[in-house]
Amino acid sequence: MSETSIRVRFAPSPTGMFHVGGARSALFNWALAQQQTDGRFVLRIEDTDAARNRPEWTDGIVRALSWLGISAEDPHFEGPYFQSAYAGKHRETAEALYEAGRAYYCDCTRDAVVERRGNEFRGYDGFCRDRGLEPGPGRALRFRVPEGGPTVVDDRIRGRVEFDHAAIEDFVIARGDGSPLFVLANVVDDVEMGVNEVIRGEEHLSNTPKQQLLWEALGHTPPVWAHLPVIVNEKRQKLSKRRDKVALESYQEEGYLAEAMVNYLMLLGWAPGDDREIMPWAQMVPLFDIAGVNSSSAFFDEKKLRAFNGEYIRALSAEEFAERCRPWLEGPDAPWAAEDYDPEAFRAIAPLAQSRIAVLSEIVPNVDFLFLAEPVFDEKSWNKAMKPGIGAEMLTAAAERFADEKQEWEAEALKAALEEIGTAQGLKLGKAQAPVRVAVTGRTVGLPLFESLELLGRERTVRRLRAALERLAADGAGAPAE
RNA sequence: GCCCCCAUCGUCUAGUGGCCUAGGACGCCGCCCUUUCAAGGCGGUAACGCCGGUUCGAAUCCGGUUGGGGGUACCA
Repeated sequence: MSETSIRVRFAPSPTGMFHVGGARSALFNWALAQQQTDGRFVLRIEDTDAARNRPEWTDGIVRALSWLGISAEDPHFEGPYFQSAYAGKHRETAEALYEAGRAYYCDCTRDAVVERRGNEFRGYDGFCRDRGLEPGPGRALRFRVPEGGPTVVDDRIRGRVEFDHAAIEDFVIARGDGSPLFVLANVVDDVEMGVNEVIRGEEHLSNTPKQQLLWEALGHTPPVWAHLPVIVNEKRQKLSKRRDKVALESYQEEGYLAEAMVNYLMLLGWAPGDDREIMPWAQMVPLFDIAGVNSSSAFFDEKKLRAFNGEYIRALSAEEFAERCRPWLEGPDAPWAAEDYDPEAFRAIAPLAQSRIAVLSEIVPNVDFLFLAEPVFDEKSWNKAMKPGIGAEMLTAAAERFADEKQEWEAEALKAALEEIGTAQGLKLGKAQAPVRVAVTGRTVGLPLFESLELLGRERTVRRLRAALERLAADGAGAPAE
């Protein structure tokens, strides 16, 4: 058996988005290439449209793949190649097909075809098949689909798929201006690059017989095909850039780890066989089997992705976790001033946050109270915690106790102190800590309180307790007592 | 309309004629742990679309049906 030479193609896009479906295709291809010592993963940028030819768009593709672990650092990676560089070969091939009688020129407009066919468009009618038109401006080149028999596509995921030639119109392979179409350029490039395996989305299944016909007309053996089921949204429709969150970059920005994304994507349509799901890439590669991929469409379930991401985050070492959080803490989007950020304090509190966040960006609301001059008050939290008879009483007692230099400033001691204050008010610790938590961090939920206070320090803690008390007094002045 | 694909818990899947009283994971619910929230532990909820065959036996094979989806460009 020959070595796998698979090709992955991406069209550059002005939005710069890299679709998660494309990511999954790339990953499946990558796994297959890595399975074999000389397996090639050929990246081709399909930029035939002059309008699509912008280097920065290509960078986005390369960067996205690289994030997933697919890059030239690995010897299986080849490219990127640019389709536009092969335009000459495409035209040559188109002409050769015409010379050989496998294609003919056609000057029909779509309207003319529709008119001939009575009402609506149902494919080209073969009007120019035998008119013997010479090449000329405005004349498209159509492939002459053989009359008899079906073309059988042997798909590694779906098995035999038959397409009757009667149902395949004589498709255009070069435009009136001579420029080649995707269907032709693709085949020519694949022949040129020695591609013998093509794994792509199901949306390409219907033009596969056309491409296979082209391969044969060119005197080559078609590659082995595999058409992946589409990835769908909750409404079971193909993920669309307009409606759905499909950009790999947006997941990256939210703080999904590449490892988790890769793991999740690999499991969309495929399973290792045992009951394991969380599995590093290196272990998946030898197990991956394209024939074992499910043929039905798969829903992209962000909830499950989140769960995977949480697992991966928790598996990180403390140092690694802190390191991975840096972009959200030290980047331009951090809500505090750079000089107020204290990496030392973050390192101390990070382990407490690690099991509490599922995506990295969530680190910010968990630790912002440490770096902001004032906590960000969540109104609901405030109203819930500052109930009459609890709020002011707890805050007053805590402020007084904490301000006392005799109060040891250490988590355990602070806990004991607050517990004592709570008991005096007839409150369990769970209730007693709430007003303090909200006064200091702004929210009812968050990191363990006493460690947080220890890190915040006596001065800032007491100041916040008093500030909350003042606000309470101001709010309560006009409010009816219950 | 025409061509093609698909069909197991809400979701991702295991399952390739008996091991299935259908397994795992996410989600959801409950309990435990607990300073809030997580994490963790324990338990629970929930599926073979339908109708016919084939067979001693069908989630697994065949036909039909219904329902989804993809494609139908001088786009890629």
